[in-house]
Amino acid sequence: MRIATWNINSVRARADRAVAWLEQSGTDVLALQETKCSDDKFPYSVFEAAGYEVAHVGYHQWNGVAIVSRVGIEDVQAGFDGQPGFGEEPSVEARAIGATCGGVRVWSLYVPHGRAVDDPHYAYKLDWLARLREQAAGWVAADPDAQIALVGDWNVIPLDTDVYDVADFAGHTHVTPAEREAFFAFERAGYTEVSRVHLPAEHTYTYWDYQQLAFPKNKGLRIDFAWVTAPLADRVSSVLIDREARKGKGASDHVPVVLEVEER
DNA sequence: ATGCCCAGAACCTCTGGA
Repeated sequence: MRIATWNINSVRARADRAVAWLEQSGTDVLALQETKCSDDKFPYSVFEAAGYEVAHVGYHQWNGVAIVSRVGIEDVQAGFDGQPGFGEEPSVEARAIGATCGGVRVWSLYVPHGRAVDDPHYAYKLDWLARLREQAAGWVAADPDAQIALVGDWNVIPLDTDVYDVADFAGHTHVTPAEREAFFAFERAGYTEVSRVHLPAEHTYTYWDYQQLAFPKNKGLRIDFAWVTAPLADRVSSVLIDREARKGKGASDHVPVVLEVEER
Protein backbone atom coordinates (compact mmCIF):
# COMPACT_ATOMS: atom_id res chain seq x y z
CA MET A 1 0.00 0.00 0.00
CA ARG A 2 1.23 3.50 -0.81
CA ILE A 3 0.44 6.38 1.54
CA ALA A 4 1.41 9.89 0.48
CA THR A 5 1.21 13.45 1.75
CA TRP A 6 1.12 16.56 -0.40
CA ASN A 7 0.51 20.22 0.29
CA ILE A 8 -1.44 20.86 -2.90
CA ASN A 9 -1.79 24.66 -2.48
CA SER A 10 -5.39 24.84 -3.75
CA VAL A 11 -7.16 21.64 -4.71
CA ARG A 12 -9.43 23.42 -7.18
CA ALA A 13 -6.45 24.81 -9.11
CA ARG A 14 -4.82 21.37 -9.21
CA ALA A 15 -7.48 18.63 -8.96
CA ASP A 16 -6.69 17.20 -12.40
CA ARG A 17 -2.98 17.30 -11.66
CA ALA A 18 -3.57 15.54 -8.33
CA VAL A 19 -5.62 12.73 -9.89
CA ALA A 20 -3.10 12.24 -12.69
CA TRP A 21 -0.38 12.01 -10.06
CA LEU A 22 -2.40 9.52 -7.98
CA GLU A 23 -2.76 7.25 -10.99
CA GLN A 24 0.80 7.45 -12.27
CA SER A 25 2.28 7.02 -8.78
CA GLY A 26 0.00 4.16 -7.77
CA THR A 27 -0.93 5.91 -4.53
CA ASP A 28 -3.71 4.39 -2.42
CA VAL A 29 -4.08 7.02 0.30
CA LEU A 30 -3.22 10.69 -0.17
CA ALA A 31 -3.25 13.29 2.61
CA LEU A 32 -3.73 16.77 1.18
CA GLN A 33 -3.06 20.10 2.83
CA GLU A 34 -3.98 23.65 1.88
CA THR A 35 -6.99 22.70 -0.19
CA LYS A 36 -7.99 26.37 0.17
CA CYS A 37 -11.72 25.78 -0.09
CA SER A 38 -14.84 25.17 1.94
CA ASP A 39 -16.39 21.70 1.88
CA ASP A 40 -19.08 22.73 -0.59
CA LYS A 41 -16.45 23.78 -3.14
CA PHE A 42 -14.24 20.68 -2.99
CA PRO A 43 -14.00 18.95 -6.41
CA TYR A 44 -15.19 15.57 -5.08
CA SER A 45 -16.31 14.26 -8.45
CA VAL A 46 -12.84 14.54 -9.99
CA PHE A 47 -11.45 12.15 -7.38
CA GLU A 48 -14.52 9.90 -7.24
CA ALA A 49 -14.44 9.41 -11.00
CA ALA A 50 -10.94 7.96 -10.54
CA GLY A 51 -12.15 5.55 -7.86
CA TYR A 52 -11.16 7.47 -4.73
CA GLU A 53 -13.25 8.43 -1.72
CA VAL A 54 -12.69 11.80 -0.07
CA ALA A 55 -12.90 13.17 3.47
CA HIS A 56 -12.36 16.92 3.66
CA VAL A 57 -12.61 19.73 6.16
CA GLY A 58 -12.48 23.34 5.02
CA TYR A 59 -14.30 26.39 6.29
CA HIS A 60 -13.27 29.08 3.79
CA GLN A 61 -10.44 29.96 1.40
CA TRP A 62 -7.63 29.31 3.88
CA ASN A 63 -6.16 26.08 5.20
CA GLY A 64 -8.27 23.00 4.45
CA VAL A 65 -7.12 19.38 4.73
CA ALA A 66 -8.32 16.16 3.12
CA ILE A 67 -7.71 12.45 2.90
CA VAL A 68 -8.27 10.70 -0.43
CA SER A 69 -8.39 6.89 -0.44
CA ARG A 70 -9.11 3.93 -2.67
CA VAL A 71 -8.75 1.43 0.21
CA GLY A 72 -11.67 2.65 2.32
CA ILE A 73 -12.12 5.67 4.55
CA GLU A 74 -13.68 5.17 7.97
CA ASP A 75 -14.09 6.94 11.30
CA VAL A 76 -13.44 10.39 9.88
CA GLN A 77 -12.59 13.02 12.49
CA ALA A 78 -12.22 16.71 11.64
CA GLY A 79 -9.70 18.18 14.06
CA PHE A 80 -8.03 16.42 16.97
CA ASP A 81 -9.31 16.54 20.55
CA GLY A 82 -7.93 19.61 22.25
CA GLN A 83 -6.86 21.27 19.00
CA PRO A 84 -6.30 24.93 19.85
CA GLY A 85 -7.91 27.77 17.93
CA PHE A 86 -6.52 31.09 16.72
CA GLY A 87 -7.73 34.67 16.91
CA GLU A 88 -9.29 37.20 19.26
CA GLU A 89 -12.12 34.82 19.83
CA PRO A 90 -10.19 31.60 19.14
CA SER A 91 -11.66 29.47 16.39
CA VAL A 92 -10.41 26.01 15.47
CA GLU A 93 -9.05 26.01 11.93
CA ALA A 94 -9.22 23.32 9.24
CA ARG A 95 -5.71 21.99 9.84
CA ALA A 96 -6.22 18.34 10.84
CA ILE A 97 -8.36 15.45 9.63
CA GLY A 98 -8.08 11.81 10.59
CA ALA A 99 -9.46 8.68 8.93
CA THR A 100 -8.77 4.96 8.93
CA CYS A 101 -7.74 3.73 5.48
CA GLY A 102 -6.66 0.17 4.76
CA GLY A 103 -6.07 -0.45 8.47
CA VAL A 104 -3.92 2.64 9.03
CA ARG A 105 -5.05 5.63 11.05
CA VAL A 106 -3.97 8.53 8.84
CA TRP A 107 -3.88 12.17 9.98
CA SER A 108 -3.47 14.89 7.36
CA LEU A 109 -1.88 17.84 9.16
CA TYR A 110 -1.24 21.44 8.22
CA VAL A 111 0.79 22.87 11.09
CA PRO A 112 0.39 26.65 11.57
CA HIS A 113 3.09 28.70 9.86
CA GLY A 114 3.93 31.00 12.81
CA ARG A 115 4.42 34.08 10.60
CA ALA A 116 7.09 35.71 12.86
CA VAL A 117 8.60 34.85 16.22
CA ASP A 118 6.94 37.87 17.88
CA ASP A 119 3.55 37.20 16.26
CA PRO A 120 0.72 35.53 18.21
CA HIS A 121 0.64 32.98 15.41
CA TYR A 122 4.02 31.69 16.57
CA ALA A 123 2.79 30.91 20.11
CA TYR A 124 -0.26 29.32 18.50
CA LYS A 125 2.01 27.12 16.38
CA LEU A 126 3.95 25.86 19.41
CA ASP A 127 0.76 25.22 21.38
CA TRP A 128 -0.79 23.45 18.39
CA LEU A 129 2.19 21.09 18.10
CA ALA A 130 2.25 20.44 21.88
CA ARG A 131 -1.44 19.60 21.96
CA LEU A 132 -1.14 17.31 18.97
CA ARG A 133 1.78 15.53 20.60
CA GLU A 134 -0.27 15.02 23.79
CA GLN A 135 -3.04 13.38 21.80
CA ALA A 136 -0.64 11.33 19.71
CA ALA A 137 1.14 10.06 22.82
CA GLY A 138 -2.23 9.04 24.24
CA TRP A 139 -3.12 7.04 21.13
CA VAL A 140 0.06 5.00 21.48
CA ALA A 141 -0.41 4.55 25.23
CA ALA A 142 -3.93 3.27 24.62
CA ASP A 143 -2.77 0.81 21.95
CA PRO A 144 0.94 0.07 21.48
CA ASP A 145 0.10 -1.89 18.32
CA ALA A 146 -1.69 1.06 16.71
CA GLN A 147 -0.85 1.75 13.07
CA ILE A 148 -0.86 5.56 13.00
CA ALA A 149 0.64 7.96 10.45
CA LEU A 150 0.87 11.69 11.22
CA VAL A 151 1.67 13.17 7.83
CA GLY A 152 1.67 16.62 6.34
CA ASP A 153 3.21 20.04 6.16
CA TRP A 154 4.90 20.53 9.53
CA ASN A 155 6.22 24.02 8.77
CA VAL A 156 9.40 23.23 10.70
CA ILE A 157 12.93 22.97 9.28
CA PRO A 158 14.28 20.33 11.71
CA LEU A 159 17.97 20.42 10.77
CA ASP A 160 20.24 23.16 9.45
CA THR A 161 20.88 20.89 6.47
CA ASP A 162 17.15 20.86 5.63
CA VAL A 163 17.43 24.33 4.05
CA TYR A 164 19.57 25.72 1.23
CA ASP A 165 21.17 28.27 3.59
CA VAL A 166 20.11 28.39 7.22
CA ALA A 167 21.62 31.87 7.54
CA ASP A 168 18.74 33.15 5.42
CA PHE A 169 16.36 32.03 8.20
CA ALA A 170 18.17 33.73 11.10
CA GLY A 171 15.55 35.40 13.26
CA HIS A 172 12.68 33.79 11.37
CA THR A 173 10.22 31.03 12.14
CA HIS A 174 10.74 27.35 11.17
CA VAL A 175 14.27 27.06 12.59
CA THR A 176 13.93 28.19 16.23
CA PRO A 177 14.96 25.78 19.01
CA ALA A 178 11.39 25.82 20.35
CA GLU A 179 9.91 24.74 17.01
CA ARG A 180 12.54 22.05 16.53
CA GLU A 181 11.95 20.80 20.08
CA ALA A 182 8.19 20.67 19.45
CA PHE A 183 8.87 18.69 16.28
CA PHE A 184 11.31 16.18 17.74
CA ALA A 185 9.07 15.64 20.79
CA PHE A 186 7.07 13.22 18.63
CA GLU A 187 10.01 10.85 18.90
CA ARG A 188 9.49 10.60 22.67
CA ALA A 189 5.76 10.16 22.09
CA GLY A 190 6.45 6.86 20.31
CA TYR A 191 6.77 7.94 16.69
CA THR A 192 9.46 7.66 14.01
CA GLU A 193 9.91 10.15 11.19
CA VAL A 194 10.28 7.61 8.40
CA SER A 195 11.23 9.95 5.56
CA ARG A 196 14.47 10.70 7.41
CA VAL A 197 15.10 6.98 8.01
CA HIS A 198 14.87 6.17 4.32
CA LEU A 199 16.10 9.47 2.83
CA PRO A 200 18.84 10.73 5.15
CA ALA A 201 20.73 12.73 2.51
CA GLU A 202 21.30 16.35 3.43
CA HIS A 203 19.63 19.09 1.37
CA THR A 204 16.75 16.84 0.36
CA TYR A 205 13.82 19.21 -0.07
CA THR A 206 10.02 19.02 -0.28
CA TYR A 207 9.27 22.69 -0.93
CA TRP A 208 10.65 25.39 -3.21
CA ASP A 209 9.37 28.96 -3.25
CA TYR A 210 7.73 30.19 -6.44
CA GLN A 211 9.96 33.25 -6.45
CA GLN A 212 13.42 33.91 -7.87
CA LEU A 213 13.96 30.58 -9.61
CA ALA A 214 14.09 28.74 -6.29
CA PHE A 215 13.41 25.34 -7.88
CA PRO A 216 15.90 25.49 -10.76
CA LYS A 217 18.48 26.77 -8.27
CA ASN A 218 17.43 24.07 -5.80
CA LYS A 219 16.90 26.59 -3.01
CA GLY A 220 14.42 24.49 -1.08
CA LEU A 221 13.21 23.47 2.34
CA ARG A 222 12.42 20.12 3.91
CA ILE A 223 9.21 20.68 5.85
CA ASP A 224 6.87 17.81 4.87
CA PHE A 225 7.22 14.74 7.07
CA ALA A 226 5.68 11.46 8.20
CA TRP A 227 5.77 10.54 11.88
CA VAL A 228 4.50 6.97 12.28
CA THR A 229 4.14 4.54 15.17
CA ALA A 230 6.77 1.82 15.59
CA PRO A 231 4.58 -1.06 14.32
CA LEU A 232 3.88 0.94 11.16
CA ALA A 233 7.48 2.11 10.77
CA ASP A 234 8.46 -1.57 10.64
CA ARG A 235 6.27 -1.97 7.55
CA VAL A 236 7.63 1.04 5.64
CA SER A 237 10.08 -0.37 3.11
CA SER A 238 10.91 2.85 1.25
CA VAL A 239 10.08 6.54 0.99
CA LEU A 240 10.03 8.70 -2.15
CA ILE A 241 10.04 12.48 -2.46
CA ASP A 242 8.67 13.12 -5.94
CA ARG A 243 10.62 16.16 -7.19
CA GLU A 244 9.15 15.65 -10.66
CA ALA A 245 5.86 17.03 -9.33
CA ARG A 246 7.45 20.47 -8.87
CA LYS A 247 8.16 20.83 -12.58
CA GLY A 248 6.15 22.62 -15.19
CA LYS A 249 3.43 25.23 -15.23
CA GLY A 250 0.79 24.96 -12.53
CA ALA A 251 2.82 23.00 -9.99
CA SER A 252 2.26 23.28 -6.25
CA ASP A 253 5.23 24.73 -4.39
CA HIS A 254 5.39 21.47 -2.38
CA VAL A 255 5.93 17.93 -3.72
CA PRO A 256 4.48 14.60 -2.51
CA VAL A 257 6.22 12.39 0.02
CA VAL A 258 5.28 8.73 -0.55
CA LEU A 259 5.55 5.82 1.90
CA GLU A 260 5.69 2.27 0.58
CA VAL A 261 3.96 0.15 3.26
CA GLU A 262 4.31 -3.63 3.16
CA GLU A 263 1.21 -5.77 3.73
CA ARG A 264 0.98 -7.47 7.08
C1' DA B 1 14.99 23.70 -20.08
C1' DT B 2 12.84 22.68 -13.77
C1' DG B 3 13.04 29.45 -15.84
C1' DC B 4 12.64 34.69 -12.65
C1' DC B 5 5.33 34.21 -7.22
C1' DC B 6 0.62 32.16 -6.71
C1' DA B 7 -4.39 31.52 -5.18
C1' DG B 8 -8.62 33.36 -3.49
C1' DA B 9 -11.96 36.91 -2.86
C1' DA B 10 -13.49 40.65 -5.01
C1' DC B 11 -13.41 43.55 -8.49
C1' DC B 12 -8.06 46.41 -6.78
C1' DT B 13 -5.38 45.29 -4.15
C1' DC B 14 -4.91 42.81 -0.18
C1' DT B 15 -4.03 38.48 2.73
C1' DG B 16 -1.44 34.53 3.49
C1' DG B 17 2.08 31.56 2.39
C1' DA B 18 7.91 30.28 3.90
